[in-house]
Amino acid sequence: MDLLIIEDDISILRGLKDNLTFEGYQVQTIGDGLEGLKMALEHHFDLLLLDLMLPGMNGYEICRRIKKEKPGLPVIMLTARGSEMDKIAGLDIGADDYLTKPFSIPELLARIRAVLRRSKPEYDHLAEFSFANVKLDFKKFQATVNDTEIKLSSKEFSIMKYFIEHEGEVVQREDLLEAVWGYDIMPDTRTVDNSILDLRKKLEEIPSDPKHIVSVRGAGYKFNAQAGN
Amino acid sequence: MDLLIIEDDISILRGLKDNLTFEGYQVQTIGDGLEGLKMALEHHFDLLLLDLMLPGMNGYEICRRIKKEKPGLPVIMLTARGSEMDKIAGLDIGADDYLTKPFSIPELLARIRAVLRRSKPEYDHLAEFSFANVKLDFKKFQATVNDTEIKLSSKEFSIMKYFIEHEGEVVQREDLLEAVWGYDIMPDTRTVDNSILDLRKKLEEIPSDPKHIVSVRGAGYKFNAQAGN
DNA sequence: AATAACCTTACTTTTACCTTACTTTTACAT
DNA sequence: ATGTAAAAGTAAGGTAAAAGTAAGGTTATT
Repeated sequence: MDLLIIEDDISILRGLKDNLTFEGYQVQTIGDGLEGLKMALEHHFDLLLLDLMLPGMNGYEICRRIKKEKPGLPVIMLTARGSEMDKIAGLDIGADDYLTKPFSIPELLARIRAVLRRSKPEYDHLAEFSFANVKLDFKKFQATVNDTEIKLSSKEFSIMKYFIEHEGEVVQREDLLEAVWGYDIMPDTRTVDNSILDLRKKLEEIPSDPKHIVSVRGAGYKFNAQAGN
Repeated sequence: MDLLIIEDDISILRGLKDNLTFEGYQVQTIGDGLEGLKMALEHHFDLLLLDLMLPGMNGYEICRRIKKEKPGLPVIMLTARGSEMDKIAGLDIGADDYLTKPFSIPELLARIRAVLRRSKPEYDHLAEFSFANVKLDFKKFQATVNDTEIKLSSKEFSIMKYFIEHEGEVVQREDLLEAVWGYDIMPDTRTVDNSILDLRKKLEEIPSDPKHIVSVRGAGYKFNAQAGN
């Protein structure tokens, strides 16, 4: 997840960047409003943390412009208590959330997670997926094979989600480890293989001769919604 | 639409009532804070207009109590400029919107419409909900199991409301924290689990083998109106 | 003062899943 | 072809993480 922070107060900036980096976010920072706007528009970010009082261009104007050019980019405003708040509350500047200084890091993190969670309609595309006699519902965490319910663990759902997002492509074990397990690299164990084994047992007609979750020797695995290839 | 105005300044009150009545709202008014609170709690209203400075009990306290007992009732605060504003903005009193005096009637009307629009859907849909032998009345904050009244706390109602709005879907602990507790994040305690425990004790036939409020390991909880799935 | 609501802490139970170890298959070099 | 090394398949047991649960403490409410 790539975050951009536009904030001119060095000490706040430092604290924010350290904490967010520690949480695993990729963080870019910039102190000037106009340059910040440019950067936000020209590069990809998943979230923007935006101070209201800035040199160059104020946060209010930046937010307005962002929402006009890149409505999909979520923005969290950082404001001082009191009168600044009014503007934000009173005027419809389109920010997704805001925090009043001083704020606690846990609260900031919670709001970031919440905003990111909300701004994910891709999740909805994937709410349901079917192949062969298998039906997967990622919202309900429900799976059926031939209309009979099958229990999949949340990790197994997670793997299937990744497969579906990369349907037809070869995905390396390492990709799966990163996407499903996080970066906690487990060197060279059969963890992934075992999960695949379980999935095949549950979803394939003949687990030992899989038609959809096939392995590509020397490379990884490949998911095909249609049997064949 | 029934509105309640709690405001002690007679001239303001008169103006408000006339204008709102003219717009087609049913308007009740009351000048004392404590009595206003009582009235708001004991009768049905769709919206509360609440002055901050009041005899009997100040608006801040009233709002807090309302939001605790009747979280679904929208509140618009009326405040004087300046320092009063800070309190509202700074403290999390849970008001849905606020206006600073003097305000224009068109603005007031716009904000009333906006607040009603926002708060309408769930409030009405969810007036009542039944599943198994459980009946929940979110307007009266009443719950019965096998037609026997059961006491649910407002937090518990709030959780059930969220569950019902997301029936069948897996909701993460964090979703619940955000929706029910707000962002006063409690890092990683068993608060949510304990609330679930309490709910199951009250609503499930066999609390240790829940049929409706089920947990999804590694993901969160899921509410099913029908047992099974 | 008593009651209730609620959060935390700490302990117990459950189970998903990770590791280990062994077997089978495949690619390819001889 | 055929041997062999690497890759993938597979089973099973131990374990740590997640959920269940109870009890105590704090604060608000009567």
